[in-house]
Amino acid sequence: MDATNREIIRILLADGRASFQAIGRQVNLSAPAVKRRVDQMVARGEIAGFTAVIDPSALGWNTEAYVELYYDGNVLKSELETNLSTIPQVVGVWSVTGDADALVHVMAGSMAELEDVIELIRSNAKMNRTRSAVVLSRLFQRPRL
Amino acid sequence: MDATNREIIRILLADGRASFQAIGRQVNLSAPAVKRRVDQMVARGEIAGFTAVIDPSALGWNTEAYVELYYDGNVLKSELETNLSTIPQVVGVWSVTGDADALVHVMAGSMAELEDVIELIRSNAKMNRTRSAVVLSRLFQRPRL
DNA sequence: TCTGAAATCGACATCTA
DNA sequence: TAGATGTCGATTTCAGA
Repeated sequence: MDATNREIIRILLADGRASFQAIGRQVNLSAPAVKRRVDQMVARGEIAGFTAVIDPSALGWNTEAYVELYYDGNVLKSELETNLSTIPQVVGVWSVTGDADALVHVMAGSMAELEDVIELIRSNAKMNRTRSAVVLSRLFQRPRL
Repeated sequence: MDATNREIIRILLADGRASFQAIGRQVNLSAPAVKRRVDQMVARGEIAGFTAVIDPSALGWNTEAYVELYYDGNVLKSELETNLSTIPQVVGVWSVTGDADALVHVMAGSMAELEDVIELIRSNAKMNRTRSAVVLSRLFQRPRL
């Protein structure tokens, strides 16, 4: 991971569809050389992929919340993942330090739908309680790493 | 926002560098027709842009935390944004319902750096307290919306 | 549909450990 | 001298009008 690769990543974060030629102009390389570096970074997993950044409200996802999960006793990470990944509205799950066992990011179309999702999450037998923070507004977000 | 546009978005979420021609094959449109639709969605802000998905550890960002902020009295959203956007390790800020006033996503290179960032966030005069959840592991995450 | 531009791939040159 | 990395030219594919 040298300085040139970091610069290529910086450019691709800002514009994921930048042409290899255009990137090459900025880092003083030919298009094939840029492509080779990008292919390597993808193969090594440093670049996980490319994606569009969508305005959630354009898809009708108007309600967003972060939910802390508190379990009774220990819960396996694999168990968490298995249970939660089946819920489409769950867009991210992290295990964390502190009081809570896990943090879940939920996107829903309405408050009612959010309520249903939280109820579904709570239905796990080992669940002790949940603690939700509904997003009022996204103040800012940098390009995802 | 018809079904075809949703399908185009679905494809672009999975592969942000998919060619218009390849997309067209999947949605039964010509490449120019797809481009016209994508351009429109970008112009309307439904597609905010395109980006690479980077493995944070490849850039040395090994430590990640979500921090709840509790203020004394009211704090303007603009004030929050002004203060926090100057800290590079702060990658996202949301104002939320519940006990906390705001939720901050922090990415740092080490626990020591994370500590420094939290101390910096705490230095605001109106800050009452913070509550941090350090990410132990990312169990899964869907393509960002 | 058409034209110019870009991506892609192979072959070869260069630098370095 | 082997491995990594670069350029160049030919061909295919794509973007944009």
